[in-house]
Amino acid sequence: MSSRNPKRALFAGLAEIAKALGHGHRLEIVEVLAQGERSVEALAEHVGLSVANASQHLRLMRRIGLLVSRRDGKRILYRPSDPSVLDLTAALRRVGERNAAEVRAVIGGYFRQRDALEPVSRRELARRIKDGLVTVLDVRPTDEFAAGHLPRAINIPLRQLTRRLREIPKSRAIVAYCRGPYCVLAYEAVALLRRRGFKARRLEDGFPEWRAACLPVEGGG
Amino acid sequence: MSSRNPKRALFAGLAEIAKALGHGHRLEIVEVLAQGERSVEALAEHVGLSVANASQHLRLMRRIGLLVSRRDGKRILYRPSDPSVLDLTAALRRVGERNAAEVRAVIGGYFRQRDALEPVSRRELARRIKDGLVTVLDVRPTDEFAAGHLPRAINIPLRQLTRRLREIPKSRAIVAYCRGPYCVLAYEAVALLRRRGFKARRLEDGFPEWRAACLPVEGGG
DNA sequence: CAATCATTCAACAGAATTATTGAATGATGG
DNA sequence: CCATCATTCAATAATTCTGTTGAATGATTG
Repeated sequence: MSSRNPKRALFAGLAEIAKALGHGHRLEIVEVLAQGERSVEALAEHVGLSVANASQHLRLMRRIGLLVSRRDGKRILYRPSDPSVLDLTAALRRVGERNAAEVRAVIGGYFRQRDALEPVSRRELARRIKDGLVTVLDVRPTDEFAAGHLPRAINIPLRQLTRRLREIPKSRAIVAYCRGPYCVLAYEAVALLRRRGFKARRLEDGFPEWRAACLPVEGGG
Repeated sequence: MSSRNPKRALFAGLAEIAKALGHGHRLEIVEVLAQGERSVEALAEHVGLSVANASQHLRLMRRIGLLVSRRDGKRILYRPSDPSVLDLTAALRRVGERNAAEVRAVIGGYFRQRDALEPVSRRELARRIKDGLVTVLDVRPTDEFAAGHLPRAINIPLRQLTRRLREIPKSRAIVAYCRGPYCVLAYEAVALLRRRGFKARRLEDGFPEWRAACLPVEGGG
C-alpha cells in the first residue's frame, strides 16, 4: 500500500491545479494574462470583480503555481508562470470544443456565423508583413496593444473603429487580430470593415498564439 | 455588453470541464479509463470508493462530456469520450511537473530515485519486439493486461513477480511497462529485477501512450 | 521619514461540493 | 414474464468554496 499513497498525493496535487482553473473568473483571468502581465486592479476591472476578490483568485493561482507575480512600482503584476499553463488552457478549449455540448452551442451559435471566411494563417501573415503587402490591424484596447503587438500593426480598438476608418488605406488588404481564438473583437472588426467595403480578413487565433509561435513582436516591457 | 455574456458562458462552460477534473478520485478514474473501458464496480474497487460514490463521479464526468458509457450485459462500461480528454490530462501533468511545488516534491522524491536508467523509447522497443530480441513484461494487474497489451508481452503482476521470477529468461534483456508515466509498477519491477541480476529497463510512459502512438496492440475487446 | 495607495488579510454568510446511506430503477437472462 | 443485480437516484450532514466588507500591510515616492 505504500505505493498508493504517493500516487494519491500526486492525483490530489494535479486535481488542485485543475480546480484552480475550475472557475469562470479564474479562467478569464488566465486568458487576459496570456496577453501579458497585468496588475490586480486592471484584472479586477477587466473581469468585473472587486479588487479584493480578484486578489484572492490571483493568490490562489499563484499558490498552486499557475501564476507568478512581480512588483513594478506600486503595482503587483501577475503573469502565467510557464508556457505549459497556456498549453493547459488550450487543451481545455479543445476538449470543450469537442465534448461539452453547452460550449459547442455557444461556439457554434455565436462565433461561427460571424465570419465564414478562412482566417489567415500565422505563417502566411508573417510572410506578407515582411513583404509589406498588408495592413495589420490590432483591435484590442490600447493598453494591451502597448504591452506587445505584431510588427507594423496599427492599433484601433474596436469601439473606435467606425470613426477612425479613414486611418486605414482602402486599397490594401487588412488582417485584423485580437486576443485569441475566442475573442470576438477581430470577428466584429472584420464584419464591420467588410460592410464598409474593405478587404478584411482575420488572423487565426490572436496575439498570444503569435508570440507563442516565436514570431516577431514589437512593443511591451 | 452583449459580446460579454456569451464569453462568460464560454468560460463558465470550460470551467465546468476543469472542475470535473478537479478532484483526485476523478482524475484517478480518468487515468484508469485511459487503459480501457471499465465498469462502475471495477472502477469503484480500483480507486477505493463506494459504488454509489463512483457512480456519482462518473455521472458528473459523463454529463460534462469527459466520459461516455455503453452497456455490456448487466454492466455499464465507461471510457473517455475522446482522445482530447487524455491530451488534457497530459497537459495537466506537464503543468504539475513544472509548476506545482507540491507535485514536484512527490515526483522528485518518489519517482526519480527509483530508476536512474534511461527508459527505452517506444520506437526502440517496437523494433526490438519485431526482432524478437527482448522479453516484454507487463506488470499491471491481470484484468488490465487482458484489456489490451503490447505484442508478445508476458503478464506478471508486480505482487507476484518475486515468486514467478523463474518464468523470465535471465539471458535476455527485459523491458517492463505499466500504466503510464506516473505509475510506479514498472519502476518497482525494474528495481526488483535488477537486484536479482536481470537486465531490466523500463518503457517510457506506459500502455495508453503506446496505444495512442498507434503501435501494435494485442488482446482487449 | 512620513503619507500614499495598491494589495492583501480576516471574518463572515451564503452557496456548492462530497461521501454516505438506503431505496428505486431497469435491462438482462433464464 | 419474473428474479436478479449492477447502476442510479434521493436525502442528508460535513466540508469546502465564494464574494463581501472593512481593516491591515508594506513598499514606494516625494
